[in-house]
Amino acid sequence: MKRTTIKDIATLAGVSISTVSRALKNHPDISLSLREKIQQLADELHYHPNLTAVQLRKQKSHIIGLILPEVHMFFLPSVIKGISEVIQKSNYKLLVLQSNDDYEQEIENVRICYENGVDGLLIALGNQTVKLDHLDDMKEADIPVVLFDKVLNNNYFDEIIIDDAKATQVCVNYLISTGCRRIMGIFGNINLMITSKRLEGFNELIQSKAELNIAAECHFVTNTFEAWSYVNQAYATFKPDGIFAMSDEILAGVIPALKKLKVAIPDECSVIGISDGFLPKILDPEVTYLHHDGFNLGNMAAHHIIQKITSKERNSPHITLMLSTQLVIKDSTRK
Amino acid sequence: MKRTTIKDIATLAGVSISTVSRALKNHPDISLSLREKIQQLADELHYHPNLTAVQLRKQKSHIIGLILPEVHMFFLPSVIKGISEVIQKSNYKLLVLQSNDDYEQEIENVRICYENGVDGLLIALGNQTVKLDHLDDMKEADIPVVLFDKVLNNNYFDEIIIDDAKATQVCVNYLISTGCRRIMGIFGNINLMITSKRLEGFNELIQSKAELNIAAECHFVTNTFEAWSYVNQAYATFKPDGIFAMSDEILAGVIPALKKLKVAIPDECSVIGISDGFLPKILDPEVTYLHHDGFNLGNMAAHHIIQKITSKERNSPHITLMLSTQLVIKDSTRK
DNA sequence: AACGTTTGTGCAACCGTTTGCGGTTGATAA
DNA sequence: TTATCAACCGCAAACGGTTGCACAAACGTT
Repeated sequence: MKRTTIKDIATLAGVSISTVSRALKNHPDISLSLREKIQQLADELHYHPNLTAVQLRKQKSHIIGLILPEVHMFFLPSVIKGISEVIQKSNYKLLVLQSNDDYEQEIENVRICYENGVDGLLIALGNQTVKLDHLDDMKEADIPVVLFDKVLNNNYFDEIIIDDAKATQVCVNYLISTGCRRIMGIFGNINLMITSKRLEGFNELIQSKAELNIAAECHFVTNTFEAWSYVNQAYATFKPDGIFAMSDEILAGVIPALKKLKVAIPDECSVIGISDGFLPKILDPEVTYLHHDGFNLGNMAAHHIIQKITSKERNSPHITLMLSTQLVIKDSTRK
Repeated sequence: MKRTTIKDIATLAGVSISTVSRALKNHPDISLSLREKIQQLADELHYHPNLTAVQLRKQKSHIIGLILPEVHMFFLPSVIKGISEVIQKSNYKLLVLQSNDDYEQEIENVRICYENGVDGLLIALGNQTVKLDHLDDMKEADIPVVLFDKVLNNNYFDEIIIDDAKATQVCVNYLISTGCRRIMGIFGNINLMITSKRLEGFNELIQSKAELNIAAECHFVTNTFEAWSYVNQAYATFKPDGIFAMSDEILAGVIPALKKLKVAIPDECSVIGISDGFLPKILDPEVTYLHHDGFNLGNMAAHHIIQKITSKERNSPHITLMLSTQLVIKDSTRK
C-alpha cells in the first residue's frame, strides 16, 4: 500500500497542495475551518510527512552523525545515552556508525554522514587516526563537527574532553599520598591522545616527586584481557604497591588479575582508576576512582553540536570544553 | 560553501545532467572517454551525491531503524555491535532511537522511523508495551519489522529470541543437580515477555521436581541496584543455597550483595545466570552462566531484516528464530 | 463609485537525482 | 544514394514537499 501524500489529501479536499501543506502546519493564512477539515482528513488517511522530501527542499536533515571507534560495554553506553537523550529532546535523530578503530572505515563513515546530509557530526576518533583530513569536506560545507573523548589536537574543530593530564595526576597523587612508592600505570592504546596526555601527566607527577624516590612503570594495552594478562604476568617482577588504570576497560582486567594472584587489595597493592562510576560498584573491593561521567559528556557534546547547528555564528573560534571530574574514594586504596 | 551537484559538473563539462548521472555510475551508454572526463571532474570538485535526493527519487533510504528501550552497559552494546557490523557491510545505515521504557516515546520513535522512510525496523520493546498497534503503519506500508530480545507474542512480525523457558530450566536444573534445594530466582520487569517466559520455565521445572521438595522464591527487580538491595535484604530470611539471575544486569547486583553479606560462593550459595559472557569474566568468583550471545543476536537480526528488505517475497509467513545457547560452568556453582 | 485592505487560496519554481524515451550523429550495408 | 542501426546523449517528468508571489473576493472607507 502506498503511503498517503499531501497530494492525496489535496485531491480529496478539493484544494491545492500548497493549501494542504500550510493547513497541516497551522499556517494562519488558511481559514480555521479549512485547516480543521484538512487536519482531520490527514488523520483519517494516516498521513505522515515524507521527511526525505522535506529534507531535500529545506536543505537540512535534522540528523546528527555519531561516529564511534567501537561499541563496547565501557563508558560508551552512557555517552550514547547522554547524547541520545538530548538529541531526541531537540527533535534531532542519530545516525550511528562504527569505525572499528580502522582509519579507512572512519573515512568511509564520515563520507556516509556527508552524503546523508547530516546537520552535524559527533566523532570519537579511532586509534589509527593521526590527522583530520577526512573532515575537510565537512569544514568546507560548514557542517559543525565536535570531537569528543578520543580527539586530536587541532585548531579548527571543537572538542569536549577532560583534563587528562590533571586527572591522572590527581589519581597518582592520591596513591602517593596514601603511601604508595612503587606505582604501575596501565594505559590504553598509545596512539590515542587520551593516552599520551594521561601518560604525560603520569610522568610529570612522578618526576615532580623525585625526592620521594618513586619507582614507576608504564604499560600499554588495548583491552580488558590484555590488561588482565599483563598484570598477571608483570606483578611478581615489579611488585607494585599501587596500580593506576586509565580506564574502566583496563580496570576490569586489573582487579580480577590481582585477585587471581591473591594479592590483597589495598593492603598489598592499592588500585585507582579513571572511571565512569558504574564498574567500581560491581567490582570487589569497590575501586577508588576519578569520576569521569560519560552521560554528562554525551549531554555536553549533544548540546554543543546543536548549539553550533542552530547558531548562525559559524565562524566562531575553536574551543575546547573541559569537563570537571571528582575523586571518589573507596576501599581499593589505603586511607 | 555550497556543495557541488551533478548540475555543476554538467555545466563545466558542457553536457546534460542526465549524462553526468549516467557517467558517474559507469553506464555503458556514455562513451568511455566522456565517462572518464566526468569522473575526474567530479573528483576535482569533491563531488558527493546527495543521498537525500536519491532517496526521494528511488523511494528507498537504505536506512534501518533501531529502537531500544535503553542503552546500558549490559548485553545491548554487543547487540548493537553485532547489528551495526552487518548493516554497514551491506551498505545500510542505522538510525538509533531510545524509548526509555516509555510507551509514548516508543510510539514516537516508530513514527520517526516511518517519517524518515526507513527500509526496515529492528525493535526491542519497552516494558510498558503490551500491544503492537504502533506498528500498524509499518505493516500497511509493507516495511519489514523484526522484534528481538524484548518481544511480544504476535502472528505477524518476525522475532528473534532464545527459548527463554528452556534456558531458565537448564540453569535451574543445573543448580538442582549440584544439590541446591532452596532456590531464589531473581527476574527483571514482569511486564516483559522475556521475564514471564523465564519465570514460567522456572516454575515448571520446580514443579516437575516436586519429589525433591525444593523451596523456591521469585522476585522481580528493574535494575542492578534493586537486585543488589533485594538480595541484601532477603537473603537472611530465605537462606537460599542457590540463586538464579535472569540477566547480566541482575547478576551484577547479586554477586556484590552476597559478598557484602560475606556469603561464601558457592559453598554457602551457588549463583547461576543467563549472560552475554563478558560480565562473568570480571566478577569474582567467575559465574556459571547460560551463554546468550548478544553479538550473535545482533548479527542474526541484521541479516534477517536485510534479507526481508531485499527479498520480493513480502507475504512470507511470520517466523520466530530461536538462538541456541550453551551452559558455561565456572566457579560460582558447586560441581 | 472608486479605492485601499484584508483574508484566503493557488501557481509554479525549487531542492538534486534518476530514468524512460526520443533524437542526433556517423558508419555500414544494400 | 538511401535505409538501417548502433552508439551516444539530452529532454522532461517524477519523487513529495515548501514558499514567494500573484490574485480573487470580500470588506470597509471616503
